[in-house]
Amino acid sequence: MIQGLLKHRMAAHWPGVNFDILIPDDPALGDYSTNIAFTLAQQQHQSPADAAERVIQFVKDDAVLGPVFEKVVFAAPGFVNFFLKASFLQQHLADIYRKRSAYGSSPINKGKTVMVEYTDPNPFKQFHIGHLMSNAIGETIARLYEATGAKVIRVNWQGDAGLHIAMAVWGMQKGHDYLGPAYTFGARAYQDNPEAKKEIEAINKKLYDRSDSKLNMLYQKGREGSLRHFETLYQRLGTKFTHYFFESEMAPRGVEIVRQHPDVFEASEGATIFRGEKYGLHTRVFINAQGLPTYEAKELGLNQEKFRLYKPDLSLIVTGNEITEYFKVLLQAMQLIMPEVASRTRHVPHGMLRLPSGKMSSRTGEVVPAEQFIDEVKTYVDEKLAQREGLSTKEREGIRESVALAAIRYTMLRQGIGRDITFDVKTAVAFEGDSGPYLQYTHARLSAVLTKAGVLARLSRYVYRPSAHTLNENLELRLIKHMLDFSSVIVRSTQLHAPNALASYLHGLATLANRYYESIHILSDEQTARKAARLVLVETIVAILKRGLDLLGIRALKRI
RNA sequence: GUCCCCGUAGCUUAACGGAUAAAGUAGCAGCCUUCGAAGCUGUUGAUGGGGGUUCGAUUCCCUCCGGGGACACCA
Repeated sequence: MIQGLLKHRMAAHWPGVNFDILIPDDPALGDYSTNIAFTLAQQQHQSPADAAERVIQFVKDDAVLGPVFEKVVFAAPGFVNFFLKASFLQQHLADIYRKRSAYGSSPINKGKTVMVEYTDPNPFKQFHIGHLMSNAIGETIARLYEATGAKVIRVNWQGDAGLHIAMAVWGMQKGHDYLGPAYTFGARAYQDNPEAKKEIEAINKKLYDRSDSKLNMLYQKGREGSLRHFETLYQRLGTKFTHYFFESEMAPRGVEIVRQHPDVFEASEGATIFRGEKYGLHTRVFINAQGLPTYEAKELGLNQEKFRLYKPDLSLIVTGNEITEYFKVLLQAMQLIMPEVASRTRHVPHGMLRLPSGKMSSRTGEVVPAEQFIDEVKTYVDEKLAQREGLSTKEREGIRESVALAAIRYTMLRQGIGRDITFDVKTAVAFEGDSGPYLQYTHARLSAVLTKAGVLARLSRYVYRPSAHTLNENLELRLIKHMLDFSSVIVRSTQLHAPNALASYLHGLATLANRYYESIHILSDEQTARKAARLVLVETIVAILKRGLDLLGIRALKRI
């Protein structure tokens, strides 16, 4: 919040100058810091120290910024460091406390409609841990946009048409179950058995023009069953989609778009293709030699339809990064056909969830189904919780799912989304340190103080007077300062599509809070005013932890 | 072969071009008669190699080495 204010006031005073407001790693260097003097020095041909002096003067004289800082100092080789006044922090706690349930919200995306496409499992195929990853990342990005004021449309795009479906239906004909096994069986046969390959291609054609009622029935059964199954998972994961798009519905539209643009596409070996080489990319087939649309063509239809229905200002597509190159080609083609759509569409690739045994692939059948995975983690959680004293069997039952999901989600969100995660079930889902359960634990531990404080906790908001309270210990001020930065972290996480920035912030808050918790004893304090002020502080921390966890899709528990 | 992404403590990861490269974990040494020890304190330990741009490079450029991905009718 102060960060934004500094940036704003200084940018207004030095228009066009490029600079940043940083938060030094070492708190001894200040609460905030700026590098603007380096740039000013270069432009004005003076020393950084002299430029810094001008910056210091400006901030000190500024009616808004001046009173906020205890000191503003030059630091070699050219930084200007800002130290907040303790009294400012103390007074600000009251403000944070008042807004605590919505604290951190920022209006930067107010009035905008943002569409987020994520999860995207395919009917007839396994919902595996890769989809879990897409779901965790997409859901958090959606929530971040909501926290910054946008109206968010959650979208799920599902492949209920195409060759993979034909493979699955062929597998169903051979007696295999539609929730995965039929597809795996069909896919293997397609590769190994030329006879089967022909049959599957024939089925693909028939399904496309819906000419065979027996096949249609099999298809219908598998499709409905798959979708029902996915819905139970979304419920478990806490995702509610606004709109479901299906390939089967977008196929005709896609074909039409391709046919309408002979200037963009060309015929080659019986297929209709896009020559990506002209743009430093590669060629992709949009309509195959059988006249059927590929994924590429369907996606043209999809993106057009997205904008026709919802007119988003920004349309995000969250998928695994193995299709990054594919997306460049698609976006290039879109740029030529529907530039207004293409310019507002962005691909947000995430890394793969890797297992020690190698890449997960739904083609080789080496998938780890999401449910099996969650349940496995849950078993591990159970063992941990059983060692915990004072937690009844019933309480344990109630939270194991939340703890398991917290562990999984946090593991996926705590690092940069573009990078692969090597997932070892034993070690990746940690319960100590930088983990989801650690944050849940901190939340519960602090909540317990409030519960034990009883009436006083509820009354503390009335007792609390910022001008009179006695919060001045170093950790207390650092905690308030940390909370002050919450909204800028949310803004940064949103703009960079970096949930890990938020995760790391929350871990920092929890660490400070735990350190604080261990350094003083709140409830036994005989100075009522100080005790009340500390309870306000704790209640504020709890609220922000809860809010941050909610953005990450993690349940804040009172007992764990 | 061409294009894209990635190489940071033993391991898993941070760092909008900024200061002494930050955490977790593992290791070592400590802290429970007080609000929840899944915690806290201390400690050992790192930018793949070589050039360049810059006041300043983990970050940008070139090159080499190593890993992953994509590259015509799958998604």
